[in-house]
Amino acid sequence: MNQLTRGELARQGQVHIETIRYYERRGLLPKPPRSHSGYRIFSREDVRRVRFIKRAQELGFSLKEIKELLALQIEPHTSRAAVRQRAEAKIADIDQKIKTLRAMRENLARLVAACSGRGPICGCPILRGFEQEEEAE
Amino acid sequence: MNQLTRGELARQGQVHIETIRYYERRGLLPKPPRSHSGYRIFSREDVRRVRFIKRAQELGFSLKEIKELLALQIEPHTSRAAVRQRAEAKIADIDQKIKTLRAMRENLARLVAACSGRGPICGCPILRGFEQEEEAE
DNA sequence: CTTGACCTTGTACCTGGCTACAGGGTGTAG
DNA sequence: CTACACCCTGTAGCCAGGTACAAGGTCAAG
Repeated sequence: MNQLTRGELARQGQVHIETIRYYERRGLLPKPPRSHSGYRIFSREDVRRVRFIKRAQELGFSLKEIKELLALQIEPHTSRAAVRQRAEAKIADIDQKIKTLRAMRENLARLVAACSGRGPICGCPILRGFEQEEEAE
Repeated sequence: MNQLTRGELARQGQVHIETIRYYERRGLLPKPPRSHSGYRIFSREDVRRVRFIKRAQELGFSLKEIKELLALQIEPHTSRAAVRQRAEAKIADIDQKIKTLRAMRENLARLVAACSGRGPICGCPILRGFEQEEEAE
């Protein structure tokens, strides 16, 4: 029961069945072992990978970047220092994304506050104070 | 000096000049006023918008979603309750993204820790413990 | 021993988000 | 008054990330 077909993997991973083949071609999923008749055989681990990919995409990572993220866990034969360095770089990327999302959230929260108040219809400054934190360390 | 041409807006917004026209077509930038000779006239506000769009994209929002985000600030003639409700929905989306990014960061941090230790080469479980928080409230 | 729902491969197509022309007008510097 | 760097419109092309066949093989249920 830890043996999944492509269709089952697609269902459990919540993606189109052809997407599985596409990810395999793109190197995001490892070439799976095959049954005697040539059917691909996937595992629960693959389900995890597919979900990871979808989630990472929703966060603005490209398939290329996601492949790099996944590679971090795959290659334990690489120098640990190298893996660590790349992981740290990804963490920095993520921190930046979180920071920007927080600023965005702040602005929306202000908007909500403005719309809850009484006064005249709100000026709704979503964009305001949202740009100087560009490359500002 | 608050009058920008398309080229200047593109430079200040850090996008390709044709992208400006594209955003206008897609309704992400309002139809700008024109000079006597037909040149588009933009403002600093437009620079803010362009940057907002780029940043939101990096965070995984589609142009369609970004248009909705921007619409929140544009239409103060809509019922405040309605605007507020949509803003709150967006905030929920953003919170979800932040949550997922944090989980991702956690896993990478664990990886870094593992790679810094001595022991045998790390098993590197980036994906582990990363799936049950799917729709789990 | 056939039907139906799966699987295989290869290849073509689609959508989103740009990006690049072609063919022409504008505007300021020398 | 001509260069040159900009602007205009329309339309075509490009890349990423899928999706959709067609033509055929597999397998469990009846």
